[in-house]
Amino acid sequence: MRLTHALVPTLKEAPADATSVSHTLLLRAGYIRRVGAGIYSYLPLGVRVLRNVERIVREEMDKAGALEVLLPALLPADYFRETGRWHLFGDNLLRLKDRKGSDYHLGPTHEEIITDMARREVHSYRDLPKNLYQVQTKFRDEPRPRGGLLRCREFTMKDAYSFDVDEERAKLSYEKMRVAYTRIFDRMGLSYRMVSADSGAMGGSGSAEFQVLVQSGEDFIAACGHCDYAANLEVAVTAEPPPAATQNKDGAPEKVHTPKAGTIEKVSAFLGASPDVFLKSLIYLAGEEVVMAVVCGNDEINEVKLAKALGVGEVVLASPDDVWRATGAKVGFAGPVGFKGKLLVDRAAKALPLGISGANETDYHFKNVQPGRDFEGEIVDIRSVRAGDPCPNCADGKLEVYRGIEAGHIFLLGTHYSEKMGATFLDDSGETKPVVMGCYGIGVSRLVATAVEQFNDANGILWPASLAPYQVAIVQLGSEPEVITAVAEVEAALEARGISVLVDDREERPGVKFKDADLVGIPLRVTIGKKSLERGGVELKPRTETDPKKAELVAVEKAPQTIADRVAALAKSLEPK
RNA sequence: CGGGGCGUAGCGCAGUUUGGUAGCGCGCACGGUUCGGGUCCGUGAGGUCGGCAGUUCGAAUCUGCCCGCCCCGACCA
Repeated sequence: MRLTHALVPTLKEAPADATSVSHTLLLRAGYIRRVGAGIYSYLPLGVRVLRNVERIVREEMDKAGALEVLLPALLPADYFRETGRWHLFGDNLLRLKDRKGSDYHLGPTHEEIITDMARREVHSYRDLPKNLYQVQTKFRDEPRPRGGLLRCREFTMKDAYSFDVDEERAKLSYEKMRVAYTRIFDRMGLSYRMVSADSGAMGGSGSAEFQVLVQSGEDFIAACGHCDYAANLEVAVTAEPPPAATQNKDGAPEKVHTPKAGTIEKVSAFLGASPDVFLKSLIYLAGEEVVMAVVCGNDEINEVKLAKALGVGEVVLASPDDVWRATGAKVGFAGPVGFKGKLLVDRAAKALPLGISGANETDYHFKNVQPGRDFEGEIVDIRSVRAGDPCPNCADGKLEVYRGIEAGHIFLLGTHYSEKMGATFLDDSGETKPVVMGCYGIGVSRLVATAVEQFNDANGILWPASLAPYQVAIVQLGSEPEVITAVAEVEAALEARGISVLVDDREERPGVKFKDADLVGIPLRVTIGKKSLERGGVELKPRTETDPKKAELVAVEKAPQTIADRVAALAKSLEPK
């Protein structure tokens, strides 16, 4: 492809609304353009990268025995009504009405529709197992789209659904997908971890996220540096803390006046005490019930864990009014001593010998508060793990905390959908049973942005070879006949070998061409100009090499083979183990 | 949905406080110049100042309503 015939509108300046690296670079390098909030068009380069992601995903899904289908994006409301998700999804569902006033929506995910396919077409254990997948545009009315392609309202997703005769076989299907997913992420060269995650409202028996490790990620994950333990911070746990060092049987809490000191920071400064001896006490609403959750002053309450400990779907931090009603004090002076409602105490806070807490009286705190002596509560794990915490899985490991972007998620669903929708089969003894399901998602368009988040430098994108829109970029410098001839020769020879080439044949100054080549990020750059030819050929430089002097000089006649070898080597480096 | 900010040429911005009929840089077109890391000079095209209504002799500027976008938070099978 010649740049003079292509559409690669690069920008010197980033549009003001771009914040994330991938958003900025994909806009500047001419891959995408914004159409609305969370809605993007793909320019020719963007489509080529998207197709590369799709190709890798399809190849690995096919290899794993999954069958590609295509379900509609426009859906009648009936299916989601069957499972209750017409209401559960709330405002995230993009709803519409047809001319007759019937309810429709655009599909945010397709468990119902695929389960409908299963109940129509699968009747016998002989039809199982099956794994059906699709690559399709999904729609979610995100309350806050952000980060360009990272969180969109319209996006491309690969979703797969497995159907098995029982839990045990379903786990085999799940395991196959796990392997396929590792191959997919390996082939894109991404650094990622598979982490255990909150299965949320899906109610499944297991789930794992594939988190790409980048500093700009929205998610936090904790991973052991010693073993393979890794979990989303929402569910990450640490080893049991040692029991309390001293048990001071005597003494009693001592009330101290702490005027206007409603934060741990202020009280600790006021009393000259370290925050880690504080009993941080927060009031939550779990449905109708008011509860107090107590953790160490340095710890953060993990609301997912708290909700689980309480057996509710979610907890909400109480309003100042609720806090006043529950404790009789302003926010900042709540404490477990004398609290009459339900009390949950983190096991690390329980281990504190003597702590400082609010006195449930505005402007007062208690010193010398001892868990177990001065208050009783349910002992639970409700704190978020921190970097340096001991690994729950191995003796020597310490947990590190990373940021990640969720690029894939696999679930064991069980019979949640099949039972609600009557997707059953007859087993080998003639008994009717619900099919056991799993579902497996990959954010295809999100991966385009995620790859840029991981592979970029100050000058632009550095695509992994498997995703690059073209395999080779030829920068033509000057328009002397011998230059034009050499460019055409190399271009034709590479294309004859099946290598995709983008030739910058514009009448631009060299600096402009080099800048754009770096921005666009094609992994191999071939520079051909009068000077290179005088020196004996063409210059070959990987995008990862930032020093132009380190380019390799190759004779024109040898260039196609040498370049083809380099392309092959780059591809090989991304082969999964 | 709560809090904050923004909307002026394709992009980045100034002008709004104090009302007088719109400007800069990049990009684009043309001419010249330059030519291995975003040359330099000149000429030119390009704007319903987000929309509607109002105040006024006169509105990008003041008032009201609406729309859109971004950020923080809540939310995110």
